[in-house]
Amino acid sequence: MKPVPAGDLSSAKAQPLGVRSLSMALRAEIEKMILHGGMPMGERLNENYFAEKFQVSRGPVREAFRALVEAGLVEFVPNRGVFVRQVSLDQAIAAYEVRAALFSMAGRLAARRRRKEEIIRLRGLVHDMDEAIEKRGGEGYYQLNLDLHATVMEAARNERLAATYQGLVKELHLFRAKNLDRMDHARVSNIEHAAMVEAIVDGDEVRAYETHFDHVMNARERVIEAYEDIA
Amino acid sequence: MKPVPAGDLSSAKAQPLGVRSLSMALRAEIEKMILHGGMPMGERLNENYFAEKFQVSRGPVREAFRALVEAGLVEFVPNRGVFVRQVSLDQAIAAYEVRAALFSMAGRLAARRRRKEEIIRLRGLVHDMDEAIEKRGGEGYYQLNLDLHATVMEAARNERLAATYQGLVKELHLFRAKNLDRMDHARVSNIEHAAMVEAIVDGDEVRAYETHFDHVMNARERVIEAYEDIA
DNA sequence: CCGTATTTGTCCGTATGTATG
DNA sequence: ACATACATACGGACAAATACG
Repeated sequence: MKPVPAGDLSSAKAQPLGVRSLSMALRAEIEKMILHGGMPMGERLNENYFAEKFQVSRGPVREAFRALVEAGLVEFVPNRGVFVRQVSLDQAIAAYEVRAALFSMAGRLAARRRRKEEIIRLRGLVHDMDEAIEKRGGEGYYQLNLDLHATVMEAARNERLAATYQGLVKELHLFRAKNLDRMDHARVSNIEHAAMVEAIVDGDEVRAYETHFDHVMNARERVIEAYEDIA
Repeated sequence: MKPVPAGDLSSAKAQPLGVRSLSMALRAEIEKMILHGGMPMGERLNENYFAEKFQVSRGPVREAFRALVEAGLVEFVPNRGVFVRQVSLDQAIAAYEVRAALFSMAGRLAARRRRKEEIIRLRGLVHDMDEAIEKRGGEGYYQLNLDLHATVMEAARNERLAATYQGLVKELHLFRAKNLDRMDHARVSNIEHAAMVEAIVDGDEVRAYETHFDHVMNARERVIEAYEDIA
C-alpha cells in the first residue's frame, strides 16, 4: 500500500454555522480533491485510502461516495468501487445545452428582477474585463468572467436555478477541455457579455434570453471546434 | 416500536440489465415509497424501520439515504436523521422556473432534431387528449399528458437534459399541489400543446422555445393562483 | 486455471447525541 | 432540571467478490 498523505478535515469541522456530519465534511473534501485536479480521470477511489487519509472508518467514506455518485462526479460499479467520472465530448455537448437552458433562464429572470446595485456591478465587470484584455493581456479575466456569471445568477433570484447551474458547472470541470477555452475568444466573448448586460439593464426579457443563450451555445461550438482540431 | 410490514427487494434485485447494489435497490424502493405517497411530508425516516422492513442492516440504508439527500427528496439533520422534504410554495415556484428553462430547451432542441415518427406521435397525442377531454370527460388525460412531455424530451435527444428534468419532476411531486392541477385548464392547456407541437413540426426553434416556455410558466401561474385561493 | 492478496459489501457493537417524561 | 429511552454516528469484524500473479 502506498503511503497515505494526511488529510485535514478541521476546516470543515470548524464551520460555526451549519453543523456538518463527518460524511458531509468528507464529501466536500473529496469533491475538492477531484475538482482541483488531485485525482486523474478514471481513477478508482479507494475506500481504505480515504479512510486512512482522514483518520476515519470506511462507513462515512462510503456515504460520501454515494453523495458524489448522485452529484455525477464519480461513477459507481458494484463490487468494483467508484471512479472519477470521465466526461466524453458528447456528454460535454449535452451538458452545455443544459447549461444554455439554465443560464438563458437566469438572464431572462435577471432582466425581470434586476436591482440598481447589480446593474452597476454588471457594467463594472464588463468594463474591467475589457481592461483586463486590452491593458493587462488577459490577466484576471478568468475570475472576472466567473464573477459576471455569478452576478447574473444572483440577479435572477432563484436559488434552485443557481444550485442546479452550480452542480452542472462542477460536472463540466471533469471535462478536460478547460485549457482549450483560452483567451483567443475573450474579445468576442466580452462583446457578448456587453450585449447580455445591456439586455438585462433594459429589462428586455426576450433579448436577455437570446443573448445569454447564444453566449453559452457559442462556447459549446468552440469546444466542438477545439476537439475537431485535435482529430 | 410499531410492527414493520415486510418489504420486497426482489424486483430490484431481479433486474437483468444493470447490476444494482443493495444500497441502490434500497434507494429505488424508498424513493418509490416517498413519491407514491407512502410517507407523510416531514416524516422522519427511521433507519431501523427500513433495516427491518427489508431485512438488511443499517449500513446500506444509510447509504441509500445519502443518495436521496443529494437528489433533494429528503432533508438531513445531523444527529437527528433524514426527513421527507417539505416543499414550500416559494420553492415550488423556483422549481417551476427551472422546469420552464429545461422544458423550453427541450422544445427548442426537438424542433431542431425531430424525426417523422415523433411528429406523428406528437400530433396523435394532442388529438387523443382532445378526445379524452371532449368525449371521455378527461379520462386518460393525465397519462397522455405525461406521454407528450416524455416524447418532446425524447425528440430533444439529450439524455442529460432528460435526466435533469426527470429529477426535478420527482422533486415537484413532493409539493402538495398535485390535486390543484386539475382538469379545469385541460382545454386551454391542450391548445398550448397544439401550438408547441406545430412549432416543433415546423422546425421553428424560437417559436418552439416560446410555446414550451409559456406552457410551463402558465402552469406556474396556476399553482400560485390555486394557493392564493386557499389563503 | 488456481491460489492468494486486496477491496468492496454487509452486519453489529458501542458511544454520543436528542427528545421526552 | 434530571433521568431515561431511543436514534443516529462511527468504528471494527467478517463475508463475498474481484484482481493479480
